[in-house]
Amino acid sequence: MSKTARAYSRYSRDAIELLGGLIRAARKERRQTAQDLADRAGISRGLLRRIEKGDPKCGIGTVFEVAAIVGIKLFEADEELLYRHLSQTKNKLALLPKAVRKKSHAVHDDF
Amino acid sequence: MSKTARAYSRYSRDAIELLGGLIRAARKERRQTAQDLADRAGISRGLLRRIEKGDPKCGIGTVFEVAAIVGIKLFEADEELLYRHLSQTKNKLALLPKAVRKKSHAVHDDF
DNA sequence: GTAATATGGTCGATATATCGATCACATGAG
DNA sequence: CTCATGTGATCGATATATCGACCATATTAC
Repeated sequence: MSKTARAYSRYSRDAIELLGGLIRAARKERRQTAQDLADRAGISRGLLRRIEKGDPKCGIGTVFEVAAIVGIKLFEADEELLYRHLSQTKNKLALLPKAVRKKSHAVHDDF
Repeated sequence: MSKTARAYSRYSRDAIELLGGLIRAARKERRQTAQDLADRAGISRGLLRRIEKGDPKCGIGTVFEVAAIVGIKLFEADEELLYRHLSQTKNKLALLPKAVRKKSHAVHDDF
């Protein structure tokens, strides 16, 4: 009985499940065996199974890695775009305040 | 001495780092404190820091959850699209072979 | 059909992620 | 300037993810 089994929003759960499903579909289209893909990713078959099933407790690094191996790009189809976006984000962060101070009350959520 | 520190491709590392940066930027734009966001996500401030930094060893569930909280949608801007995509993927999986076998002869992969 | 093998699942052992407390420092509000 | 506070960082304790071996079943090639 741990305190709380962590709760995830429906959106997160579905997004992860979708990603897992895409991976599985991509793997099968490539006629690749679970063991083979797991080996390439440097993980166990059991872990790959959890990833394809959409288990939220898998490391994001392994999930992204497996996705990349079967050709699923999360952000951009084109790597150059990703890199550009990455540096843009870094620039943006440089401009934003380094520390955020409390407003008197709750955050005004959004537009 | 563990065997191998797991290796990640450049693409995966950058994609994760980008996601972390986006989260951090979004949080600051909302003028939200790290502690506050961590509380909302039900995680520690330390873990949030790792997420924003792009540490590949964070649970994909927590990362997606935090992203969702600050308004970053991974797949679709619209949730309905996500759900549709999800069921499409499930259908597709139903059609694909349930087990993948190796061909005995050389594969013509290609064209 | 039969034989080969891919998959789904479980279980202990072990590695590792996560927490909570704590500190020093930077930063922004007044 | 001054002071409250947000941030970066470390550390030991604990929870948990991951592995590897194994079994039963399903599925495909022949």
